[in-house]
Amino acid sequence: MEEILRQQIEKIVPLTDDEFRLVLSHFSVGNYKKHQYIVQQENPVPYVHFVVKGLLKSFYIDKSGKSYILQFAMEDWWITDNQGFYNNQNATLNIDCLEDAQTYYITLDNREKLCAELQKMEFFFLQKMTAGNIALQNRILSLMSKNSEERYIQFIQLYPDLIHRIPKTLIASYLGISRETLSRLSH
Amino acid sequence: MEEILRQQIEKIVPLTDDEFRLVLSHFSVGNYKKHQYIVQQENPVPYVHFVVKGLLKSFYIDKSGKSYILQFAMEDWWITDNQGFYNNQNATLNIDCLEDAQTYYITLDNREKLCAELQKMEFFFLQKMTAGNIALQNRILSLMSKNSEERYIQFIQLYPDLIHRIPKTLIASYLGISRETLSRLSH
DNA sequence: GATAATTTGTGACCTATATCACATCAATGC
DNA sequence: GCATTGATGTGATATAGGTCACAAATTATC
Repeated sequence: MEEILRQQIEKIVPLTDDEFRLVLSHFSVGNYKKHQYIVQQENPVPYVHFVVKGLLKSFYIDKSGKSYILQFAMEDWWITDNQGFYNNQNATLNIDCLEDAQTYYITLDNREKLCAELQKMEFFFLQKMTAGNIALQNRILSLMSKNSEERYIQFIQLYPDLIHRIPKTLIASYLGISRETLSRLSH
Repeated sequence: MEEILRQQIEKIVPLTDDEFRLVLSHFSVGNYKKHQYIVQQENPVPYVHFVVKGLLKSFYIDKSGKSYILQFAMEDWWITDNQGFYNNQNATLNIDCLEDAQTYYITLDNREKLCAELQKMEFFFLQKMTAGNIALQNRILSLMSKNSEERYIQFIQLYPDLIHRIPKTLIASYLGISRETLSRLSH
């Protein structure tokens, strides 16, 4: 399990065994059941999670009760409510498990300590955040410039693994279309 | 002019005069005319720009020729094509000036050198990137959960300064709606 | 200051997608 | 193994917003 985290980091910065032990010592391990919430709207957001097993989603619920999926996270992905976590605010998002899951999670304090002790980790987080930015910008352009079918096709190309693990209903919610419309596309 | 950059950085990390001189030595100054392109689709993206004067926009043009505005940038904002700049790829976006503009710009190499020489600048860039992520996620949720009118009202609240500097046509393009629809909302 | 270019408003019409309503089928929990 | 809950498909209908077309008003440019 640790290996997934190590490989994820080493894709960007090489680590000695000692360094990786140091990294690991700042994380904790969490086990969660399908349907379990790990972040809830209006509550604090103490951790970022690195998923080593399972599948989660983050989503926003508007006043009328409709929900919109911001992100899925499976093995080798990071997930949290950024706004809550980085600004020490209460969550505007929910995160729950679509499958039983295991994560390595870290507090903001520990992340800062880790970066202070091991400079290259700050570079790692910066690289990750940058890649995240690029992905989000592309998603915005996709929402603005593509129709439902094009967005669905793009989703399949980007995340072929997810298609078989996630009900269409949720994919629709991620793409910003109704489940009926997605159903009518599906062939 | 330098002061704008210094204040921008010092909102996040304090700097001595010497440190700021070091920072500044890694930037160059650019002056651009209204309508001038500083990044063009299919071309390299050598710089990130920090705007000290004027107003720019970044936008994507799809195959059918329609254009979609990803970002405006006025004084105290950063702008580039992230994908091109950070991955050393050719631009997928265009950036041009809506008004005569002046920027401090920096290459990726210089940014990395600067971070190596002055650790706290890496923290600064990480904070900026994080704030950017949060803003982008909110924009995605806004595109998915709000209708045209709600998005327009939100834009006015978020960027009251921009309303008077930017034609409605362009605001429509930023919001992902047609200029006619925005016109019909406007009162 | 005249000419050109851009921006804005508005009508008529069209279409992609949402919504509502059922029916079926699959999965999950006790 | 039965009962509940969730997933999917599909028809009928409604609607927000797009597109096209033109005119008026405003702003740039030489």
